[in-house]
Amino acid sequence: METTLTINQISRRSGVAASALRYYEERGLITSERAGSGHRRFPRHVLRRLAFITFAQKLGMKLDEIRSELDRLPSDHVPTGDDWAALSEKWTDRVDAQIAQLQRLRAGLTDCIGCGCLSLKSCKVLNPSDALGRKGPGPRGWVEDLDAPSGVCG
Amino acid sequence: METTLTINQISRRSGVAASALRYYEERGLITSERAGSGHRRFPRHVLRRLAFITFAQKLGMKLDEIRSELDRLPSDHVPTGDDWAALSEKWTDRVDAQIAQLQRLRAGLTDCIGCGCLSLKSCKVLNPSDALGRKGPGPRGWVEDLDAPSGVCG
DNA sequence: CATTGACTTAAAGCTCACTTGAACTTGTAG
DNA sequence: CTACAAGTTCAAGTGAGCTTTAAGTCAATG
Repeated sequence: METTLTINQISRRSGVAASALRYYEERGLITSERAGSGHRRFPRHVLRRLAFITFAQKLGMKLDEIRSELDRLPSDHVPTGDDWAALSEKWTDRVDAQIAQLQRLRAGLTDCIGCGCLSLKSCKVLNPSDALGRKGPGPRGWVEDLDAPSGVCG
Repeated sequence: METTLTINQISRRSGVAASALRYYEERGLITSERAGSGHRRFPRHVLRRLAFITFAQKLGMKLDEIRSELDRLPSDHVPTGDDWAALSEKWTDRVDAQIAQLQRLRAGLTDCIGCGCLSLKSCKVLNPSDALGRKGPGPRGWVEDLDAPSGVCG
């Protein structure tokens, strides 16, 4: 069995488009060797890297953040299972936080919108202290306005 | 108390930037009347609409989808609590699905990356049948490759 | 009357994560 | 040798969801 794979082999095995792989390499998330022809040759372990990237994206991480995380892997050897485990350990917290956020969201779906009241004072769902929402573009989250008479019900 | 609010009043109460409110109006998610001066006057109930929009976005819905949902509200009267409840009822399923997805993700975090195996055959996490990931740009999800020798471990 | 502040519009700009296109080279099969 | 597939680079395009900018209007204040 070959020790390295072409870009399309990696693409098929990972489900990540070849163009995305080139983009990831450009962004420093993965690296490749080159064949004499100039074609990329990926070592097998980039697949695990790609799995990590895919996971991380599902958790809402940006590519830059993901790269920072990957940079923490040891550079003196191909990462072992333990290396990966260490890297992804703190993520369970992140996932738990997202689950909790969704559970609040679920509760608020009935309580907060459903009831027709939507009092900002009592709404524990639409508040800005949670991190599920993106920064940058997109609504910043429901902000409590202490000057408001009594929520939005008026 | 005023029955209508200016764009900045709405912005402060909702936490949605004025520019975003104009954008939403342009996209047909909210509507406003106009004062003689040409300034927007928002009826109070757009706040509830904005709450709904904020919720929906947290669930990963696109503005076009959200608009379609909002279009299902009755147009012959200002939506009641029941109207809103009906609209958001089916969302609990959506939230539950997302929670389940995250729980699989959490499990896979240890099993799948942590173990250092990442066998595509056994990985129930990185598979494309789930809907948490976006369509369009972004990785399409880990795709099972039946021709692969034995996962990525090689 | 000048200024300030809140608002308006249209158009352009931005971020993120890619994708697409054009022009080109390399490797393999017939 | 000719085809053709698979790879390359660089630049530009895409889509979502806004934000920013420029230029202007309107009402109230000093």
